Amino acid sequence: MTNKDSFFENVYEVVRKIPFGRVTSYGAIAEYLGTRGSARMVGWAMNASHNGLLNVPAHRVVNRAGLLTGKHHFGGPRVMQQLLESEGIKIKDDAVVSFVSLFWDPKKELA
DNA sequence: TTGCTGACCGACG
DNA sequence: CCGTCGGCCAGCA
Repeated sequence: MTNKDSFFENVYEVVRKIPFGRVTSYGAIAEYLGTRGSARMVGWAMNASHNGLLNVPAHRVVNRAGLLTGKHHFGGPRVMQQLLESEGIKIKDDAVVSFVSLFWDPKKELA
């Protein structure tokens, strides 16, 4: 909020606020930002988060179906799953188990 | 500058 | 059930 009000910074900010052991979806973040249609940009922002200096737990962000769609972008298809499992989140068939229960809605929790 | 692409989502046929 | 299309924004050739 101080600097760089770019879309990316906005996304990072929300993603960083995701509690431990929780997950959210691209669409939810986009919707929270007021750009429901730009869910793609959320994923794109995650791609930029690869810069290395950002504390963005992108592994907590999955698609609407709870599928680990971006697992390949973590440097390996297993990294994302392992990270989630290390937080107590169970993964089955590349999907988050009890996704609905673990789902963290920014526009609901942050509102 | 134009145009394509991208870790999505929802709607339509 | 499955394929296709539109929409949104930003980065890159």
